[in-house]
Amino acid sequence: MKKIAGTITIDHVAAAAKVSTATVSRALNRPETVSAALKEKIHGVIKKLGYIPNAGARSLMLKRSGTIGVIVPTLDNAIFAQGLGEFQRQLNLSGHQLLVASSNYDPVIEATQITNLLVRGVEGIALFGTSQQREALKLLKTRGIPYIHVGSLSAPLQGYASGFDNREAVKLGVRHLLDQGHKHFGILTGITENNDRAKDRVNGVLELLAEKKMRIKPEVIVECPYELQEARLGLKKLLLNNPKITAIICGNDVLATGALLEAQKQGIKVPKELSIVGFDDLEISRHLLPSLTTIHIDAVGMWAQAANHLISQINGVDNLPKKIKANVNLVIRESSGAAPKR
Amino acid sequence: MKKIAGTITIDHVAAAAKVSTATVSRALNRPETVSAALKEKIHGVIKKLGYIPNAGARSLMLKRSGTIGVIVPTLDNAIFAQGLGEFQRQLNLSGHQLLVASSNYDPVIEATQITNLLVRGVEGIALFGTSQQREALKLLKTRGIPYIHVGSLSAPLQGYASGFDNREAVKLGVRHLLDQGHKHFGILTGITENNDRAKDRVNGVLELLAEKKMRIKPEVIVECPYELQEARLGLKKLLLNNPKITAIICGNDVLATGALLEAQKQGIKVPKELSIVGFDDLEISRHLLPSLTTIHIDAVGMWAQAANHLISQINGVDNLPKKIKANVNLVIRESSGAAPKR
DNA sequence: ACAGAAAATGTAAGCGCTTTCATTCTAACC
DNA sequence: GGTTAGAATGAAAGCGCTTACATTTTCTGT
Repeated sequence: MKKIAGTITIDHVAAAAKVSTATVSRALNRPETVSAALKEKIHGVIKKLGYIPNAGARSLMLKRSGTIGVIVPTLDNAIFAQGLGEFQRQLNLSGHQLLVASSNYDPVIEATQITNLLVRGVEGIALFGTSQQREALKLLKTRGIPYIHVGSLSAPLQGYASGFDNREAVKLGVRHLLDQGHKHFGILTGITENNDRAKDRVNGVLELLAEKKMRIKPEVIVECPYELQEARLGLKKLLLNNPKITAIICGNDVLATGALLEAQKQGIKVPKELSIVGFDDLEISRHLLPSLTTIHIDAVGMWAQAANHLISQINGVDNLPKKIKANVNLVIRESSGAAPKR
Repeated sequence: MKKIAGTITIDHVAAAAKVSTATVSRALNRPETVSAALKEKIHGVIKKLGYIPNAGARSLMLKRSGTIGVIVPTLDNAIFAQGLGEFQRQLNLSGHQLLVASSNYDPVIEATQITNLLVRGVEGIALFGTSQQREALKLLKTRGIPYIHVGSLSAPLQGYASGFDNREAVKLGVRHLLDQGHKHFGILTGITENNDRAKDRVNGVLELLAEKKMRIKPEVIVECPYELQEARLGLKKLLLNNPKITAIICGNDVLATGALLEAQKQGIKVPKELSIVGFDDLEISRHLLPSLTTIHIDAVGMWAQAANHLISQINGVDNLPKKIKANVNLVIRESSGAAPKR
């Protein structure tokens, strides 16, 4: 019974209220089983002593930590920040706390982060995309830790997913461009290595164009990090090597914004001379001048669904859907138009 | 509820390796005290069994959880997302995990989030700004939980702070505008309630203008949430009621971007007819056309310092500085220029 | 008023881990 | 060979909490 000065435990509360620790615990967790008088007294003492329970000890008994982990590639992209905000909101609603980790698009880091989260006793994990190491996913499977892929639909190992088909989604934009008579395309994509979403989007474009019997030269595909500066460089490179391009399909709105700004800087008229379509529909996209034609993703809904699915998994709900499709639709704005006549 | 049969504890490892739990624990935490042969054996078993230690139980003994909490107003602003990324990176370097909570600019929510974090056993907390309830801060003080204010310098209760003087910082922009001959100013600010940074920035502007004997009518100050759409509305309102305004000082770059875009939409030439200065220097600011004149904040450095200070506090380092000043400087770009001749 | 049921409370056994202290083993010295 | 310091290992006591089970108190109905 040695006590460190300062840390107030349930024992102190029990002593001060002249009851057993069991009663204090019950007053806190199952109030209906404790008499009103005692409850009041105990809460009084708790308040007076400033008692704060120790979640670690609690979860040791309960075998539930009340925390859920998420691993995103980076926080530095509005689309993740926005999604995470919603994810957290949903989690808080059910009394869970969020542990955030980021992988910087590196599956190795992601694997160690998964372990970190497990050490911390998370009850479930949301993973972005599907580019995780199989090993790491199997670890989760083996231990029976609920998890869900977000942002993609093709979950490996028969896992759950809340997202959409990136390959099909991007075709919405391409089709639109095709309809406008464009024949020469450029693709500005994010780094595709370890990024299934980026890969799928590029493949979607290629697939549809192949279907239309249009050839795409490899030099018309430029990869760059999701940064405005890089996107501008990317566009420059694209246009320099392929002057005939009249339409650019971008891997996301960050890239599209960069491309748009660079085009304007160079005095290229958008959409008169060059059409640009993005992906994600960030808040800024509708406000740019010209506003950005893009694929709108219901990111908020997608993350909300992911949160709820994860909570259901944790609660042992049966027959959960394997795939939850998020809404995706083309938003035609001002950055795309008819292909210029030559 | 549902019990996972296969929770592998240190006991299982000990049994499988035919050693005591004490030895397993030592092999993990103080490897130099265990013979090479046993160490190897133990690690083999750990790997084979897929043992993952339970941080909750561990921190119960150690009285250290290895987690640090942070409460930001929202994740939905690039300036926080970027800062948090850096904060997390620093924390990971010292083996800490980050618990993220957000307050939505509400001190009441923030107070409950502080309690949440405490329950979770965080060893330290980073708080954004200084608008917390005194009660909540006192709670931290009383319990001896290290914490630090980020983004402001005037920490209450003699707390620590990593940030800068918002009041002075904004004057950099105002002075620049004054130098350019502007006489009629508009202020587009974020919601100032419960936001000391926003308040300080407005007050900074007013202070400097008062010094220069310039009067500011209240209707020339418009408050709006940090969103592009709102900023556009705000600018509209500002200009409609005060047609003489030639320069707009914005509470941050989101607002400034919105203002810029709205001005352009309305055919107002920036900076020819209207100068705009922002605050924060987001990535996009330098890329906009015209690029944004703004106050650059070293957000990365600020958060890195906050992380290290917090870790030092936790480690009981003495004589820590009360205030860590982050670098702040005016970046003159294209959105500001000479006041139009009338 | 009294047995018996129901409600309220207490007792004590761990949850998985670290660490003190005691014990055993190893190696070094005379 | 016999000590003995020093290193390696084990036994066991909790850390703060919840809960099954035991015990006490209160409430029923007759």
